[in-house]
Amino acid sequence: MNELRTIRAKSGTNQEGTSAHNRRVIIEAIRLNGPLSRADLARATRLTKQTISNLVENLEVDGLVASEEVVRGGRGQPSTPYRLVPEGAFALGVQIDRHLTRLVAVDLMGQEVARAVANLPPGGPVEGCKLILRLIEAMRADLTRRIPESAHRLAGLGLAMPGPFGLAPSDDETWMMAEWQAFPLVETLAAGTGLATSLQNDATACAAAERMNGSADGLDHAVCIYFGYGIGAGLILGGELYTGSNRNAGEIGMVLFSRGGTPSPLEHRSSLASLFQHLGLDSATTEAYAEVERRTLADDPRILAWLADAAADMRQAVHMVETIFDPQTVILSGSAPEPLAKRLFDAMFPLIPSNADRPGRTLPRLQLGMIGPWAVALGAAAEPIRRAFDPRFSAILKTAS
Amino acid sequence: MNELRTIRAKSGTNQEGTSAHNRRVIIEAIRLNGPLSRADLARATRLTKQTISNLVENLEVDGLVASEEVVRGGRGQPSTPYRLVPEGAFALGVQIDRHLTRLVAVDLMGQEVARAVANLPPGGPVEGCKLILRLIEAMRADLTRRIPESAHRLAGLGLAMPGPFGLAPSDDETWMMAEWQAFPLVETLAAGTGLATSLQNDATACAAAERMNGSADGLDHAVCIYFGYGIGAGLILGGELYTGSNRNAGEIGMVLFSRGGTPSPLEHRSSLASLFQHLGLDSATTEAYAEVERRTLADDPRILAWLADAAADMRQAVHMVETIFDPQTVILSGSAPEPLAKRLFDAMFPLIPSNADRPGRTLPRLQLGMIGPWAVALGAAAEPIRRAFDPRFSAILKTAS
DNA sequence: ACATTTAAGTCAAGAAGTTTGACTTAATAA
DNA sequence: TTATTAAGTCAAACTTCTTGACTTAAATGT
Repeated sequence: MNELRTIRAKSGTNQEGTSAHNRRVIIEAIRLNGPLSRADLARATRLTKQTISNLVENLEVDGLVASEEVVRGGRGQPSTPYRLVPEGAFALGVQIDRHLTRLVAVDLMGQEVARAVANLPPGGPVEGCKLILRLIEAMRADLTRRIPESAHRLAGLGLAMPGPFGLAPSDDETWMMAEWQAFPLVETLAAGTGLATSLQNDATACAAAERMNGSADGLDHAVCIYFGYGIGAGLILGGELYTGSNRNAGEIGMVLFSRGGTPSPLEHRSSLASLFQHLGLDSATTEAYAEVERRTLADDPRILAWLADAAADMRQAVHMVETIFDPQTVILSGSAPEPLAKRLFDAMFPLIPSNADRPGRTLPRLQLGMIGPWAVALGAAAEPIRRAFDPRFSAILKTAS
Repeated sequence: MNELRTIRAKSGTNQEGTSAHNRRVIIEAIRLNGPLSRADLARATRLTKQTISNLVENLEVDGLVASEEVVRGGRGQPSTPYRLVPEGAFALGVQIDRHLTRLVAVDLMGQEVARAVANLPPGGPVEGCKLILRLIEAMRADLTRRIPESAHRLAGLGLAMPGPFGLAPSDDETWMMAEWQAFPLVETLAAGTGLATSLQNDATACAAAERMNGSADGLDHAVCIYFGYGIGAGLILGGELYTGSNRNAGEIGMVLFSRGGTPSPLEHRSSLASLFQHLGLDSATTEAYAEVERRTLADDPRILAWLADAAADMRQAVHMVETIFDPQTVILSGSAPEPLAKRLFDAMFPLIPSNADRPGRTLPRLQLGMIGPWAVALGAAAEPIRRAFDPRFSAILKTAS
């Protein structure tokens, strides 16, 4: 049996995996419920008081949790709630868009602690990565100055850019990031920063942001429709972000829709790109964004006409993801100008009846999530935090030999 | 902190969870790779030889694995491969369809060891459950006679019936199982059999069958399109069956398609129901099924016409699930007559270009899976086996207090 | 006031399970 | 015949969770 055949198998686990899981469970419980006492944690996690005491002590030593004032009010010894320490961990997030890049740093709670934005230089990903590395260095230096311990507490670097990933070079002229797609982005930035680096598409990043701080906090099943230059869906399935076999899951922008005519991809019908085209604006300029915001607030009739069509397609998109994913809720988020997103959201009602119209549902079928230019970068930054601190199957398994 | 507020938290784990996971990992590794030696298992699972030895010994005592002849041929001491023992566990699966019910028993390897079929009596689920319980009793008695140890080795009972579940009573007259939907099926059959009982829709059951023995064996990301009286998708996402927040995920039959006309649900356009209607056959009779098979083999022009339209919609459905789920492969399976399914499959090529056309892919984009009337029942039976023996996140967590 | 009850949290020993390193066994290769 | 390689075992050590008794401290009831 010692031939070179590869054996497909999952990794086993041991006591360290047990402990790692239990630590993560405690952190998640406090994140979701607010400060909890050791007794609360023992009940909620089904672990013993003693185990919780040991783990909480470790977490406190590691600077991830801290005790609050004791709470009196019931019978018995008063309890000591523990809260998360925001400065317990930090992460960086980088959004790479067509013409610019945004960089944010967040803490363990997902709160933004620094931001930066810059235009991407000509010269493609080689020059772009140099710029991004310079921005990261500057931000790390600034953070170290303001929060010295942050230097040792960086959980990782999250990247987000438009998908889909890994396809053969396309002839679609709207696709302007082919160079970036072919570039070894993760490897370059991981090597340049020394940080654990991961890459997602912008819709997935948006879902990560909603899960950390937004409308999807604590939900196990949610679809986050990202409305930006393109359109996609970030998927929270079974409590975790789902990205498919090649990180291209949720690319609903490429689904063919055919409301009364020849089928065409959803994002040719309903996206900022489609609106720019409808208005004859040059999407290569950042002014187009501000122009759309102005005209929206001015009730430009051409925008209203586009809105009616786009809303019809979006209604169908919501119906589709509800039917296919059976989520607890659907969240509309994105990087569109906020007034436009709000009008689109309003114009989507009434929704098409679907399986989601069930007796006894508590969450709205569709809700508005994080909107605005920083949503993707914040989500990119949220991902390393969740990866490092959330209970996950893969966190239990043995990794190194 | 002792108020009655519910605290949301995942369960912690302990050494028993560790061991349970490692046992499952070993079983899955042998299932996927065939017989493996302890040394193979140690390398594949990253556990130590000693740990594997202990676990394998336990599994052998439990009658789940058995050693084979030693293998010579390389240097060093010859290895002793271990295989799964089919008689190590059994499970029952029940398909509840509109007019009849099918019951199968499978072993640890997913092989069928018994089957039964009966028409459902008038009187709705109350009478139907009585019949099903009688069938189950008879099959258990028969199994006990043939394989005495099976009585103590029943992992559970899997049920499958058409979805969607839990909706308000509908006015859709094609929907004939409203009574069954409203009935406490799982509770009744669990109480009547004393077995761990679970319920899925027929498409999910089909995916379970493909995963146990079919085209999806060992795949982490696959979509199984179930073509039967209705149409749905069974989802294998991240290595596990995904059923959504209310077991209604994958109901692609209810997605609105609008190829050149008013939008209508996919299953009104492409399903056995639509074919029966197209042919003017009474779907309430089991003869309709045989009639379709006959006419298909005779190249009935009305079937050929329907096939062309249905194939066009199915192409679009494949495009949709590829784009949304980014699976490794899509499997067409179902309970249609085999000649019809094969012709539909052939008529779906060429597929619509999609994100799945990536350089270097190894699996076909679309393949034919288990076809025929027993696919759903087999999948229903496969589920308790996987639930009891596959590595899963939830299997690690503490359950009882 | 004071005893009782209730609940939070700690202590120390024990139990469950994996790891370690040395050792044994048994085959092929030189 | 010897060296090498690899499978598998043994016993002790290690990590982590559990158990049950105990301590602490507050609210409640008489």
